[in-house]
Amino acid sequence: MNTTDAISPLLRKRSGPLIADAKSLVASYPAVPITVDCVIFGFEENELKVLLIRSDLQHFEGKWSLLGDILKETEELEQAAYRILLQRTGMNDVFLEQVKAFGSPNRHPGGRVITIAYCSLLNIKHHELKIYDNELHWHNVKNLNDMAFDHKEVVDESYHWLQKRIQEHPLAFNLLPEKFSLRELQNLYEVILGVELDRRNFRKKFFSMDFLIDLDEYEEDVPHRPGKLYKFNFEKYEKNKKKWFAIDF
Amino acid sequence: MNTTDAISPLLRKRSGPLIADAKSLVASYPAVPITVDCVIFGFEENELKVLLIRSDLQHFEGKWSLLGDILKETEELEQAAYRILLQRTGMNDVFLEQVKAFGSPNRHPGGRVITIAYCSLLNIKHHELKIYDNELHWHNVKNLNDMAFDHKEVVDESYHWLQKRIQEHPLAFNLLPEKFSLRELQNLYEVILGVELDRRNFRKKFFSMDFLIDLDEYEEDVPHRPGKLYKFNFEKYEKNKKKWFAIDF
DNA sequence: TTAGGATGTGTAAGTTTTACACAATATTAG
DNA sequence: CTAATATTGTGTAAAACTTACACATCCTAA
Repeated sequence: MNTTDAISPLLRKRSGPLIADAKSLVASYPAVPITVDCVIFGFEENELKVLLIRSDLQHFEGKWSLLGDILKETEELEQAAYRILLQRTGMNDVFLEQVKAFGSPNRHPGGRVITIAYCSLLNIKHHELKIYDNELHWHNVKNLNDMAFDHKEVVDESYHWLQKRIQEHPLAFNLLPEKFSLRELQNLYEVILGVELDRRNFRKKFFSMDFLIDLDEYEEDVPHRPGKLYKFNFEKYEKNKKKWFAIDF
Repeated sequence: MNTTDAISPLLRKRSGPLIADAKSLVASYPAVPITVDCVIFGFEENELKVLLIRSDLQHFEGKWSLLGDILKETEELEQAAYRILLQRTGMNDVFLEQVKAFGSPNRHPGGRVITIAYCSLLNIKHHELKIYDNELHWHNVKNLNDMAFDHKEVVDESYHWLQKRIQEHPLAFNLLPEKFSLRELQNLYEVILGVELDRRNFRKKFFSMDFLIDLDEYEEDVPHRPGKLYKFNFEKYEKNKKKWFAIDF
């Protein structure tokens, strides 16, 4: 095979002089609609949930879909993700990170649309939904099936991303009230990682990391011996960030 | 703020009936040209390099840029990455993985272009470049500055991605000849991770992982005592993949 | 023959991880 | 008010892993 022959015409131009008119060049490129989808994981009553709406395409009638929208012309990708979340849910105090782009040519029934997935993790109780359009609701991650588009795949990859992420960054603290018990913290790791952890070892680990502030207060209204309450020491964490490259249960 | 008012017109449609004509919907979306850029890291003579070409835009005259091209209409993202690599370099036996999408509105001087970066790691000696258009060459990762577009940022993020990746997957074996010495393997980890490792501990670690096959052969033509040669046991690795979730030096 | 340079190897100390059980404290039901 | 139940809080020993470290071996080249 003569590989030189295969070079794209767009790139071939280089054999001539440099391209002066970048604008015309870009204008000549084929273009694809871009959406940004938000995969918002939430924790409530010991279950990991994800925020979904009902698809508005007849083609996917009745199926669930992620919160997404078209990227605006002059918008940063990340900015679009925050906008979408705000518009759909009313939330504005959530930290989003890019997971990856999904671009199979046939993932959208209306023609090619590439989507870029952003992910977050939050405490459902502390982030009240203010908008319920399109049946917006929290859906248990375990019971997902048959979503619209390739959204099942997007959720699965995001979940996997999250599991790794939570072992390197104290994302989990976003999920808890400011004051929390160690049991709550442990539940959270168990649910997200899908494993059971030893209580004593879990405590040992977190105390040794030294990011918990003992509040000398106790849970109330629990039907058993109340646990001690702690809060997360964000300042200390920021200073010692480097060490956090592995939680490893 | 009345957040309901802020919902995008495209999404508002849902308050009516389901959308039957997905094609018209997608056709009505604004679209953005998409490129795929390949960040190909190569290892040679104890240095980590990255494959670059000279930018063909006057706007970036003289600056280096990644190997990229426009995404074709019906092409998978990943497929585009493989195509670009083949067309630019003649290589076809390289494993590529997506790093992330870069989409700042002004990253391209000709208008908005979103790029999706794919990354790989290979052995320069074993992947001869067959095409040298646009001054294609291997560039030391340490001496990068002032690249075209946001390609410096793309390379930096890809490098960071690679450093994490190599600790979880035996990517590094792609960089070595089929038969390699432990010194070669160690150099490679040292260069990519940017640290010095203890020879005895390094050996212990790799032997304990049990993915090296002792070939009972020795290096030749080295100006010192020759080291033993090994090869990587890919089958065994595939079977025990799960355990590989941390190399951790 | 020797000097130089890189390979190959073991062990002890320190650290981290794992497994495991019982007393203390609150609530609830009787 | 007592007993039953549920959950918190705590320590230790064994095992696994990580780290630091030095010397004899083997080959080349002078």
